Amino acid sequence: MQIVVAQCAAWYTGRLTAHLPRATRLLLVKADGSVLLHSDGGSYKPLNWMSPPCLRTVGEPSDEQRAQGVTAVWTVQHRKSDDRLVIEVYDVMHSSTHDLGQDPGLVKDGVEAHLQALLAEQIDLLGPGHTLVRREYPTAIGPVDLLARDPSGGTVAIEVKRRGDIDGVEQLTRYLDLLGRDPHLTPVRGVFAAQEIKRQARVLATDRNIDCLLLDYEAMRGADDSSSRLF
Amino acid sequence: MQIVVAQCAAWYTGRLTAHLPRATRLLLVKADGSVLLHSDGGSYKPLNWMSPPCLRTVGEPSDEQRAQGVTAVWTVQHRKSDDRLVIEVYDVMHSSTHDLGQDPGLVKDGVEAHLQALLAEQIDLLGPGHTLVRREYPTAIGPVDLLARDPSGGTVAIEVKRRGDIDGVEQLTRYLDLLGRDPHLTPVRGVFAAQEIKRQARVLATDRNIDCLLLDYEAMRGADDSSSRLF
DNA sequence: TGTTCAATGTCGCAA
DNA sequence: TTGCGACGTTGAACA
Repeated sequence: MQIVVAQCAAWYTGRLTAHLPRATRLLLVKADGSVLLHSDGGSYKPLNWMSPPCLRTVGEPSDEQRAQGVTAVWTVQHRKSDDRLVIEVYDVMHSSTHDLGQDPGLVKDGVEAHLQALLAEQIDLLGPGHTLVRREYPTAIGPVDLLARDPSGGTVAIEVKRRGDIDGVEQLTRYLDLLGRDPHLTPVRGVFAAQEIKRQARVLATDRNIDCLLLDYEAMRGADDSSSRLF
Repeated sequence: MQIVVAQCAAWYTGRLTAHLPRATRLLLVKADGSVLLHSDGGSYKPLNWMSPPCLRTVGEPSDEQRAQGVTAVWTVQHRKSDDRLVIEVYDVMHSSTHDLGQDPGLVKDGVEAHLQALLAEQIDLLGPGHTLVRREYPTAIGPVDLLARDPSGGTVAIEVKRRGDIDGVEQLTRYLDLLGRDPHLTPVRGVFAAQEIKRQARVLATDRNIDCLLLDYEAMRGADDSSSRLF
């Protein structure tokens, strides 16, 4: 990895056209040739970048560029598209190269799949007497997250999200339309289950007679004895 | 901006729980206190990070940590949530600090707003005899991108997307339901316009009698004489 | 390899 | 501040 701190200006052309005026920034060149331009603020997203696979070539400035103070011109060309990033490098305040080696990568815990698994195990959170039919119940337009039966023998289709948004309600509505036509399943009821449900999603769900179920991840995880610490 | 290359291990708790095993990485501390952990590959997304506003405190390792080779422990705590990133720093290969100053920021060109503006100017792409009523036509559930009249006096509601997905069709459907109730506008027809339309979106649109219009951005831009180069 | 869907998404705009 | 949609989204799972 090459680390450079320098004044620079950049031009990107590809999905869009964008320009970065001259300023002091951090330029990173990773081992795979990808390049990131970072400012001293903002979030983790660079001001500009080129994703791998790509090739960086370092060229000499033109006479005009040299007169402006440009010391090098980097051209970073994507290998599979015509995306291109051109960087004019001016005064270099720092430059160093380091061998970082392979990274073991991130270990995650606590995503939507886990919520779905926990609710499948604790299906009575829907109310006493519910039983699980199956997870990922297949339909023509995609799998329903959870399918259950309520105590009266009716079917319950459950959409599980970490954050319940209006899109999720639309999705569940399409499933309900479809499942409601199957005489083996009717009557079919919908439950929209999420750690957090947006106001508009709740309004839309209520309007469509879909129940909302707020999931407490920590509590569900605590109730689940098989869910021991991963690290 | 502080630039550190060092062996490190990290733990994140917040929306999820994640761990990064010991390895050599680039650690960036920006002026606002935010921290990025980058490996020597992948895309622009760091392996782990903390977004501003946050506070980084540098602490001494415990005896046990010191025995393992830890030279410092960084705790990065978000100011508004309980998101926290803890980093054990081992051998430091490089460390330097630089003042980058304020960044003038990115200048963009070519996004959805531009597509919408171009189609507004070239509304006869819908067919001869169409006239624009207005852009961002307001309704109770949000603004319709473009509203036009066709030669027979009927209304056309147009949803403009860069990439036409099923969500956009759902959105347009909601607008059409609403607009269709206004006697001043009926009959109302829908047009789904995008640079690229996904197969499923096209199927859904056709099923709902919504026309699809594929937009050629370069051609539209070429036809527009006011659209000179910005830089 | 291509498609679909979630994301510690992030970012920008408008109400 | 919050809501909402786009993004050069990125990333992972699955067909």
